[in-house]
Amino acid sequence: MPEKTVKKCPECGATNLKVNRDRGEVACRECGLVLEDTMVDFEQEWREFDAEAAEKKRRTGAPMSYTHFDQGLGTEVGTKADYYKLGGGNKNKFFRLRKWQQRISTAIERNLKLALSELKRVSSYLKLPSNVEEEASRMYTRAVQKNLVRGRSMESVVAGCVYAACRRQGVPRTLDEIAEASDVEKKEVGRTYRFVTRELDIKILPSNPADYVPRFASSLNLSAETQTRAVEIIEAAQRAELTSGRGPTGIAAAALYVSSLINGEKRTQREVADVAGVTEVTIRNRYKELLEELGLEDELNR
DNA sequence: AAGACGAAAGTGGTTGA
DNA sequence: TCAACAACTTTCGTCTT
Repeated sequence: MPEKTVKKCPECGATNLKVNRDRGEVACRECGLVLEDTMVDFEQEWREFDAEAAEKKRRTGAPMSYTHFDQGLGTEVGTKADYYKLGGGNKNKFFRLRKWQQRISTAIERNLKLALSELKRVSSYLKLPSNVEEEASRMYTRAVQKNLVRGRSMESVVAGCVYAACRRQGVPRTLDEIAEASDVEKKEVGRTYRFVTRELDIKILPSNPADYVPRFASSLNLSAETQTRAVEIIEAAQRAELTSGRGPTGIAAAALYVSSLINGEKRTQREVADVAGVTEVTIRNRYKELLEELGLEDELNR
């Protein structure tokens, strides 16, 4: 096993890292960021001489995943068969443990089961990549463990987790889209999103307008060149400090609008506004700033 | 007639006393 | 807890193509 050199989480600075050999990952215990997921151990560090040893040492099974309520690793306190192996004194203990197990199951796990299927529904509706779904599931699991769902609807917490996971994975969806997919009010999604990220101490970088470009562009049937141009415009705008404090969707929309004009694939302000979920007015304001500050007028008059 | 433009008032959320 | 505030929206009248 090669020594790992990573000692600190680049995301939150925590040194509290967890090596998970079964999944080949090094993950941060604080924020769940996976630092290293290509760690592969080709060696077999044990040998099996007989069936019993093999049983103990083999560690393969169904893949572990946070999208299952128990991470795919079910554990049950045994049933009748085990019961007969126990001596008298242990019988009470046995029942006590079973009872506990059932209580825990009914409370946390049932909630998780339900919530994670809701989460699956939402993320497939939004066609989210699996890494986002994974991360959202992980967040939700932590939220349940910290009792954050109490007093909030399960759906809204799921929605908040999905939104946060999207942001963290650089595939942002707008609050509107999440709200529509999860049937939770936009306001509520935003509120639980802020609550959950604060309570779980999850750091979210301000979303980059450029992350929205590919999706908006494809909704508008814009060419790859126009897309690239839009991203360049956004980068220039960021250098000119035109982006801070502004809604990222508005910036992305305006950049796309300008680049569609430059590349002769004109879309109306209304069309762009609709897919970006902003108004024409916002596009106009951003658009005006872009032209003034970046000197793009020359390119338009050609 | 449709699209672009801009002024003005309204909305929801953040911030700082 | 409240008021000030910035960003964004809604609405609407006017100009341009």
